[in-house]
Amino acid sequence: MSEKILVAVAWPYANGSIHLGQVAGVYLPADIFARYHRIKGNEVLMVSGSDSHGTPVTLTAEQKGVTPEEITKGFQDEFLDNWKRLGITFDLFTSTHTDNHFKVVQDIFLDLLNKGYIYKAPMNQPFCENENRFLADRYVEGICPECNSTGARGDQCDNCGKTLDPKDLINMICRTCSNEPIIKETEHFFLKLTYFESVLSKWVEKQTHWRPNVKNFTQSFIENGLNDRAITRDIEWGIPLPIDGYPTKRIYVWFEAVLGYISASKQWAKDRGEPDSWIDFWQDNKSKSFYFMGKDNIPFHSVILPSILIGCGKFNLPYDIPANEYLNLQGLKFSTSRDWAVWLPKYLDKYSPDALRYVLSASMPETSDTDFSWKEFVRRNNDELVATYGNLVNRVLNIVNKNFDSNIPSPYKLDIKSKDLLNECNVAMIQVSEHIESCQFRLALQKSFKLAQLANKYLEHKAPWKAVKSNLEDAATTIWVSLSVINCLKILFYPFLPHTSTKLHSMLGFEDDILSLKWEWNDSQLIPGTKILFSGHLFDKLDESVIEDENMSINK
RNA sequence: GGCAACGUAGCUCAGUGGUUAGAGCGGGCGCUUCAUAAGCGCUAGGUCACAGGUUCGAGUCCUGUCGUUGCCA
Repeated sequence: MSEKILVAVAWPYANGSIHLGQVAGVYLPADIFARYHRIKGNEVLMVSGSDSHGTPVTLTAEQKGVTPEEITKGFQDEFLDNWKRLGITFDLFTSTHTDNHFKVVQDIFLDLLNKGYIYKAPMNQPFCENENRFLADRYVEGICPECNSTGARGDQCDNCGKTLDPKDLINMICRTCSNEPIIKETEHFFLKLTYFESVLSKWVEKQTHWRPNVKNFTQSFIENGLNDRAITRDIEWGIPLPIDGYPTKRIYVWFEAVLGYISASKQWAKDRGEPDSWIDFWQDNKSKSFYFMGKDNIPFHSVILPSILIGCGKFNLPYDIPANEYLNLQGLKFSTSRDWAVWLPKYLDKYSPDALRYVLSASMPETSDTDFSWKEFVRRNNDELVATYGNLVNRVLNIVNKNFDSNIPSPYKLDIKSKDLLNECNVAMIQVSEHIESCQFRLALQKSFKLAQLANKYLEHKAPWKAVKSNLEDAATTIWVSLSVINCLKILFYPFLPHTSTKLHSMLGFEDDILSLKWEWNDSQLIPGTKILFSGHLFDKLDESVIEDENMSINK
């Protein structure tokens, strides 16, 4: 029976390129999950988009002397191009700067305001009298009260890493005009998180299928006490309030960005000409939603978004929040500001998408931080992907070409080893399926890989390259079994290596779309006599010089 | 300073109180040569950071110490 699966993916800030840490922790696991459910025949809606608002975007725009629109448009185009090349298959990747999103957010704001879950209260903020505006945390700087270094921002000191409150900065100045701001009272709207505390707590308690890190983090976050949080700011870039009298205020990003999942779902439904079809994914209690993100985003999805959804009263709460830990780069955390990163567009210009998908899947930070290094990348590509899987396909297809006139041979009597191996395919289909459904992607990949190793062992034992000279029927059987296993590997690896599996699908003589196979395998899918279209290696081996070259470029 | 997480083979990482702690890669020895010098077998390599404690039994639970990292003040 077909299920409805919402795959909600964290929204990247539209002020910089995507790096490999984000791919490994967010976009790749989401895509593997979505592809698996699609090929299984479930109805999937996978949405995300650029987070267009927020101070990082306005700051970048001001530094470059362009408008926020120009910045976000440029990165939106780059993201879309990157998803296409890496094979990240969003049903819709939109942005938060659309009329549709504005309306969805404003409607929800009004709904919560009318119900009393949003209220108005005064608060103190830095204000620049010279520019006549309130200053966001990142717009002020001064001397850090902790380490006395200059240039500390209102939210954080880059030198000692401490998070700060703007009012504690010594000799605070406005970053754009260098005047000394005053602290001035202003009115803001607050989300009444305190109201949701007990209902959230009970809900989280019941989520036994959540990852321990996500559940523990959320529980201690709630136990430490929730505070009502201001959801408006005195800024120009962002979504205006849907009520009269506050023309200079905007809805703050952390309130509106998480609602992008709803607005994107509505937009997707509208675009396909069935404007109500999004409701199935949000209000039908048989549908399930999965939210993919890095660990820094957990409270926004396990506390704040659920509070808003409960307040609205009609939406499904997240079913699972498979947040990942971090992928580090050669021992150190990825850092955009220090340019310690491997950027996705640069990667895609030089190397293959499936090589990256394999390496990052194999070292996905599911349970703890993991490490990416170019040495490890080349090693996994050459010693695992090429040597075990690529070479298996290559050696079998070579034998078919040379000895069977490029046709799939007919099997004769299956011996016990052959039957065992074919049975392992069935086992793998079930195991990999279970692991992906429970978001254990690394384990799923390992199980698939194990089958490729078993196939290599089988070939070694059967030695069809000898049998073709002495016992052609046995050689034909061995090759037919091997091709059947490769046909199984094609399906198992599809969520992880879609480009490769698609290529392999046509190499094995299929003319239909690989998705039409469903997540089903049996040994009668290959028809003896079908022409094999051997079109070269599945994967390219990388030269060791890649390691040094790439290390030079990140250490520059 | 407070809180939390982590510390397992040369490397990257699994490990649910229960045989003799595992995998992949790398190392050593051998076999094979259809294949992208790929494949297969065998093998070496661990005081599970350290010290206590609970338990019939601890890599796993508790306390402390050291180290690494993150979050918060």
